[in-house]
Amino acid sequence: MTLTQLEAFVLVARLGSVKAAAQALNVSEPAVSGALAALRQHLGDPLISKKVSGMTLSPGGQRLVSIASRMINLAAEAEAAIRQESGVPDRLRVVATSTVAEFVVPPLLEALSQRGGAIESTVGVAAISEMAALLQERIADVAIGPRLVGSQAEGLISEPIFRYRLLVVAPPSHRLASARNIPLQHLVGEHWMVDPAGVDVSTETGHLLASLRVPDSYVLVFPSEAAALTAVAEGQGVGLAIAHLVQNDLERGRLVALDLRGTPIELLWYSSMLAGDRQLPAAAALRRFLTTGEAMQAMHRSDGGVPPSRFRPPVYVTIWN
Amino acid sequence: MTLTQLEAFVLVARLGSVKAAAQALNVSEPAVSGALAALRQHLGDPLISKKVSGMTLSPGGQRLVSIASRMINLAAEAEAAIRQESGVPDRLRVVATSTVAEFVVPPLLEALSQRGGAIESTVGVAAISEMAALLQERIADVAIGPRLVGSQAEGLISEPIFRYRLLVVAPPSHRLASARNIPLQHLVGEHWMVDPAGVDVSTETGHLLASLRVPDSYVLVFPSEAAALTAVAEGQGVGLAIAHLVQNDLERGRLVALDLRGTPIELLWYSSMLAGDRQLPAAAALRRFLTTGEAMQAMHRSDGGVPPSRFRPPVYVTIWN
DNA sequence: GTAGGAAATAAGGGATCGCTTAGCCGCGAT
DNA sequence: ATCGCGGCTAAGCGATCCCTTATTTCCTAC
Repeated sequence: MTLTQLEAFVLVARLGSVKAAAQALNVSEPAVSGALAALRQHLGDPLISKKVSGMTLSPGGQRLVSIASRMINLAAEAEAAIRQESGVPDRLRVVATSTVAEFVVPPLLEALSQRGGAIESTVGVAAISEMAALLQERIADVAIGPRLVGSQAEGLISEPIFRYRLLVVAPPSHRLASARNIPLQHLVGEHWMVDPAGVDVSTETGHLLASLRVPDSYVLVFPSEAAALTAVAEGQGVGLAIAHLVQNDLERGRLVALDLRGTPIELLWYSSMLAGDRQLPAAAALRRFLTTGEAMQAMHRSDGGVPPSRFRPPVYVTIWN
Repeated sequence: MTLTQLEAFVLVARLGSVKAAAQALNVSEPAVSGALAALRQHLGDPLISKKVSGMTLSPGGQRLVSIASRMINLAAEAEAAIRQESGVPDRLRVVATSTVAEFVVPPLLEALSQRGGAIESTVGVAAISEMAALLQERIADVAIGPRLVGSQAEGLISEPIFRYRLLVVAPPSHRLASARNIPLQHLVGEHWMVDPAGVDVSTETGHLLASLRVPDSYVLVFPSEAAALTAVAEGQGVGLAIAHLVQNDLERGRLVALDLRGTPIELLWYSSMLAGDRQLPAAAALRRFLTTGEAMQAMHRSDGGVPPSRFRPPVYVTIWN
């Protein structure tokens, strides 16, 4: 019985699938499956089994989830305690959906670390459905995304940090470029250029695509939002963008915003983290920082992103153990 | 950072020495030393360092002890929970000093298991100074020995279970065999046949030997009390014995009890275990059983021991992970 | 029936664990 | 000074961990 195995088990139980847990841990699916098998054999209990709708825990599995979760939390707490005691800078692990992780979080964290108070921070990409579990198991310290609610979010606090507007953008040559008050239906048949967050139905992008019933073959997923927008500018289709991040492109005429009915969509991002005494010092520091104008400014900087043409490999692989 | 490493660390911290921890875990001393080194390196903190008087914890080590201890406890709890949930008989791990483990505990546990209520129990030998830590870290479930008190015994309950008398025995040919009211000093120069508990100064045997200032070269340690008494019967020296266990030998004239001043020594054994909700179901069952006359009878059975001439290898090695 | 997706299994490889015995080091006691 | 004791290091070895890719199994949906 190792901590790795317990962590795999807890994430499977929390996320309801082996695949999702593997993704959250940034390992292959057989790695998680294998850890689970080892734990099953060691304890002589099925623990969790696949059912038509999600997975169901055995009685023993049910008992184990809470115990194992506490163990993992204690392990993280131990490392944090030692780190703090020996004066090493706190390490803050932030997760967000791909767009946010690409453009908003890096300048924010840079501003935070330049502000002093030795904090070393990293960014990771996660699906919204994973965020609560990642925080609960202390795989991440802060999540930036929609408000987290429900039983999954027990013991978490979500606070609004950033208001933003979502636009539908197209190349200047687009047939609807100068149309006014376009009904949604007029976009049926369009090709959509999205970043990985676009396939997460719980993001606004994903939600919009789902409500338009865009078939999968009409959705092109790019490794980054910057790449997707480049494709839009090249005329390959339309895309969704955060208003202040494309302001530059709009002014230069590289892209146009379609005057779609119901847009711009006004939205709100939240920061979520563990509540109370389970909170990491560095997380608390970020939370305080987020209330300042400095943080607001950092998040609005549109130059935070990578140059559209030669974007770096996405942050995907930088998830930590 | 593995659970094994954490357990080694906690035991070193609790027992104050690498050697003692190794003994408690029934592994070689470098095994513990290595685990400690690995943990130190992983966390980048000295954790614990040797000082002239025992060992002192670093600030980080201090934090870690309590966290690691909770983790180990949770691990044990997890295994117990699963075991219970899947209907496997509870496993009760009892430790005692060698004499008790040899003669008293086996018939007791046999009586308990025959009484029904699927409990599978094992016996281990431990020094009295280790008992509190073994219980705290859930390496053992019940300890039979003297009353455990002090800060080490926080969260433990000790209850008297058995009154017994300690005799000094000698071969019938002994020069003092028929003497009356012998002063202790008359035994100076005797050779003493003892079992491993005799070298534990916190046992009565060890205490008596220490107060007599018997030099080490005059103490012969046998792997079991039975072997020691056989040596006494053969005339190699004198020994200490629990009254009711040698009654048979006394009646048959194989041994005599010396009428030493201050003997028989009246003593009391306690059972110790975790208190409250940390208590294992099986431990609670044993606790209830110990209040019954049946248990009393079992502990008084003098035929519980192995035949003196061909005793089994001692229980020493049966300590569990 | 067949296609597709999720999980499990297989096979393999590199790293670590966890244990051993043997030997070295520092230090207090004889 | 040397011995003894406790702790650490060295070296080695087998088991396990933990990850990978490839394949198989199983179930659902079309």
